[in-house]
Amino acid sequence: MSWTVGELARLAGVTVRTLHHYDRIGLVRASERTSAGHRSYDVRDLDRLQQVLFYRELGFPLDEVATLLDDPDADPAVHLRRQHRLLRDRLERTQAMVAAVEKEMEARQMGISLTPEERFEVFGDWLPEEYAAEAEERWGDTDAWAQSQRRTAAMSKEDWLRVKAESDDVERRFAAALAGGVPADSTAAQDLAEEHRQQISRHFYDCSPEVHAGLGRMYVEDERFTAYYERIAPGLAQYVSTAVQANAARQS
Amino acid sequence: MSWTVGELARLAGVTVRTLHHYDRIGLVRASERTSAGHRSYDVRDLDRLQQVLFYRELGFPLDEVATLLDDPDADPAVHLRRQHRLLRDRLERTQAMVAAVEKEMEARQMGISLTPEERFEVFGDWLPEEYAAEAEERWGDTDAWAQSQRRTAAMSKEDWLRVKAESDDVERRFAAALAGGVPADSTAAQDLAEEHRQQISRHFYDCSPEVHAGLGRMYVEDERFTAYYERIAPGLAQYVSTAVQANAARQS
DNA sequence: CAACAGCCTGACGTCGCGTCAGGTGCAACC
DNA sequence: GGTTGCACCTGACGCGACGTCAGGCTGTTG
Repeated sequence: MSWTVGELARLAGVTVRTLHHYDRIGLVRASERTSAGHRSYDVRDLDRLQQVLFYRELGFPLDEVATLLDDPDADPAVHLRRQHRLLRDRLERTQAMVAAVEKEMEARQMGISLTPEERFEVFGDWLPEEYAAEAEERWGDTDAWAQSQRRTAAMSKEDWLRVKAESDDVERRFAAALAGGVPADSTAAQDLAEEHRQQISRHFYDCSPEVHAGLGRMYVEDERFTAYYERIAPGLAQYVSTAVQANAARQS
Repeated sequence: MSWTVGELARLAGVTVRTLHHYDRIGLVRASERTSAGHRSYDVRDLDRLQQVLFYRELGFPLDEVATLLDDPDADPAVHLRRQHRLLRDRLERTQAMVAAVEKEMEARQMGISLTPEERFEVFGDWLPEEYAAEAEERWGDTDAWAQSQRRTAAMSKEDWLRVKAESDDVERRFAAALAGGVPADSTAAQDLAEEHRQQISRHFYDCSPEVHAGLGRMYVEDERFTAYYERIAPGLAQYVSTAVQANAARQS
């Protein structure tokens, strides 16, 4: 499967000119040309473009996006974790701005006026989100961060099997509980769900109970996730979903 | 009170160059000059700058910001409502992006790969947020929106007194309930709180129970809001706060 | 075979500033 | 009284990330 510029532009919601630009500066190159000299994008180019758009939306200049994506130590999981963190930062900031607007609305209604410092507070210490995050990365827990990055990058070779075995184990125990008639909302099943959540947190990304509950819903709503679990044992998707959500509920 | 460029720049978290630029293009003009030709900003200039920064952060080009702020029909309340709506749009979008990243993380973990459409979904229909919102404004319920805008703009003269009387009324009834020993979490007090919430929604902005609960907390946490209520009757700030939060809780 | 849709490559324009360069006003210190 | 230093001033050019033509090349469809 391959795509022309126009197709890709429509798919990704950008203009053809943008794709030309990215090609020219080497950010997202079309991996082939037709005999007529037309650009032809393959699936890896799509991957790359998606990453670029993500970082762009988060406010990164294109040359920094390039260095991020061309870092040989950064596999896809690293990018996903970073994007996740950046997005949560943005969520926080937006919520702060919503709160500021609501405060000002209420103040106006009462005829109170806020101090200038207060009104600019939400803009104040705000280094553009990515730099704050990057700074944290570089200077925060530099070695720890670097190590974890290396570990995950290196993992995909040897330790990946261990991680995979670990999650297989939980999945088998889920299946056994299902077969043994253990109710999905029982304490035992919820404990398994909790183990599942902590596994994700350890190996992949910080998975809060709420996030985990979202995943649980997805297991039954998205047929491909459903199929994944159904291949292990019939009824397992619904079972895991229920257990995960019950576990999330008891934690709040 | 007045400010120099440097002071304002530090206060607002922008560069001096930016203020020069905004002055040059007439977006935020310093309302005075000192004898030496130095810019001198007064409090109305700060107001204006804050509005500009808000709209800028939300992605508006500066010339559109200018037309928005120079619209004679748009009083501060109109801007606050619009900013509130735009921010909530951004929150939704960011949450969607978080969900997309989490979905992809989960998919990778299971060895599932998402379809290209799915992966660009979150970018896809995305006209920059402000245009979507503006379009909704212009074509959604055009007349209704325009009417409500006019109403609030015109309001500040004559109907304002009616609105003010309405909220004074609720406040007096709150004070009476407090004096009469009616518990703050009683049904009667909660009904008053609900009336308060609906008043805000009618006259100012869409105030959900959760938003209202936030306001309630603010009544006791911010001393100026506390003072507002305490001037009506001692203990009223805490009383209203409790009632508002109890009302929010019973609605969920 | 003509018309049209979609592709190509320059090349210049735009927006929102960043970044000098060269000069002024004023307080503080030598 | 000089000068040092700081914060301000006004041009003027530069830049990133494209938008917007202009002029020309394919390949398919009526």
